[in-house]
Amino acid sequence: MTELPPLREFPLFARLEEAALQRMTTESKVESYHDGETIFRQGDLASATILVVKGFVKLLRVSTSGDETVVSIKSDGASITGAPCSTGGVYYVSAEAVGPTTTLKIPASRFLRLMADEPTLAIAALDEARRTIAELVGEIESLKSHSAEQRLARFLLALCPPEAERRRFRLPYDKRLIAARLGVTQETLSRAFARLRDVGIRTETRDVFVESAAKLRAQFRDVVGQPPSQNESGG
Amino acid sequence: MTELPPLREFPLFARLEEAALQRMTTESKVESYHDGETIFRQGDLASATILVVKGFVKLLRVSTSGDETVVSIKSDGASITGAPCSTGGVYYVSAEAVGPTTTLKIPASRFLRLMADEPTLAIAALDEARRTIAELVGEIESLKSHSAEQRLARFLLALCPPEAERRRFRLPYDKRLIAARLGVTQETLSRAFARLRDVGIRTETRDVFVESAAKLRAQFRDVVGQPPSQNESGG
DNA sequence: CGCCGACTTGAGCAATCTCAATCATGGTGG
DNA sequence: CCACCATGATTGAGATTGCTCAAGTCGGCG
Repeated sequence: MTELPPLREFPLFARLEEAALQRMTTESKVESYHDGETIFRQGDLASATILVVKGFVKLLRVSTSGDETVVSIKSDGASITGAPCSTGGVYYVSAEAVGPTTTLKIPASRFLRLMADEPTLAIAALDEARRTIAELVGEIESLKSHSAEQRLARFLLALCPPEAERRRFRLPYDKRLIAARLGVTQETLSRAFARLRDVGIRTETRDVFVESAAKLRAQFRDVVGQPPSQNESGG
Repeated sequence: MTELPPLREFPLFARLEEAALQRMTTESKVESYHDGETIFRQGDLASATILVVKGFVKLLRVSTSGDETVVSIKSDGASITGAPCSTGGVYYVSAEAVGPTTTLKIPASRFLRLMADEPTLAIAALDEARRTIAELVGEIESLKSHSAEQRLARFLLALCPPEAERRRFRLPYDKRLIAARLGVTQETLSRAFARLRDVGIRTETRDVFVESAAKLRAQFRDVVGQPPSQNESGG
């Protein structure tokens, strides 16, 4: 168990009053996981709200026949469980650490009590849910109407700061996981990377070099949604 | 403008106190749309929370090049916008009536005020968001790992009450829309229906006859999630 | 130095899409 | 009452995309 990180840095708590923040701190605890470790399983009693402090958490659905589908990957500051709506619920996905990861765990009962006292917290939780929904909707749009190459371009552009032009960076996780995230096989991902060489994308194993983000964006303008504003709502 | 429907019948308001329900009633109004009519557009100011009273509402994303992707279809009792988290947000999908449809429209500002006063409402909104997320997650799982035929089977089984064995019913909307919902073309849907004849599914235009729901369920057991319980949470 | 895991590449195959033709069906106007 | 049309649905043929299986490469690490 490590020291608590500054709660203010979580979007979920950014606007919460100091007193409420203090109440949140009590009973919350930081936990560490190493690569591949399970944080919770689909079907487990949803006894806590869990946030990513540092690292990546992969959310997946497991079918009765045992195969796993990556549904989302959460990173620093995001909630992986969402806020609790009642005690007695269960998680409907499994969560697994990708690389060394630390999380913040808040008992569901306490979170619920705090929301009852502090509508601000409930509304912040609602806002977090809204962001999750927007992300999932984008994912569905992408799966339904974009090719593997288009989805990869979208993924890479999301890693390029909007102003940056040339850009070199390291992929956040390995290509196997990126493939699962995009809903294609490793081989298809590799070929998609190869085809993107024509638009100025080079890769060296895990490092990516984008020759011109603007060019990439232009090439795939139909694919890149409006940069998700902080104020989107509804849906 | 029609008379207000009983608000209690919306999951969102089921557990709300009578007084709060009264406050909700003021300023809310029922609106009617005919087939194909637009309810709001992606990018519009999210000035209201809108629920489906009766009918179907198709939610879609429109790309810069103009093509539309169906993201979800909402029916009786569901919220199509989600609860507001702030004034000034915008809708990130468009909404369009499928067949004659009536909606309930509640100004965002009023809804926000009510949530601030009534944490119960905020938590109910959170629960609604959680259901939406669960639905979208199921959709993503389906798109990523099931074939067109499997997705269709899943769709049909969702229309069969769990106890029913033989079952005859009318599709909720036309096959073009079902195809869009499942993320395939009309032609692929038609062929998927044809292949399901082997497992005892007949169709006559818009009527479906399921010879044995149990058999269908058995055949596609990997595809049919646990019947979504009222208590699921997290993710 | 050689193994191992991650990645890449190739070849053939399966699923789905596109384009096009055909077919039913319900409504309309003569 | 019937011919005609518009719409939705089905079916076929060929092109494409992505998958599977298999082999080969590359880089790091014991």
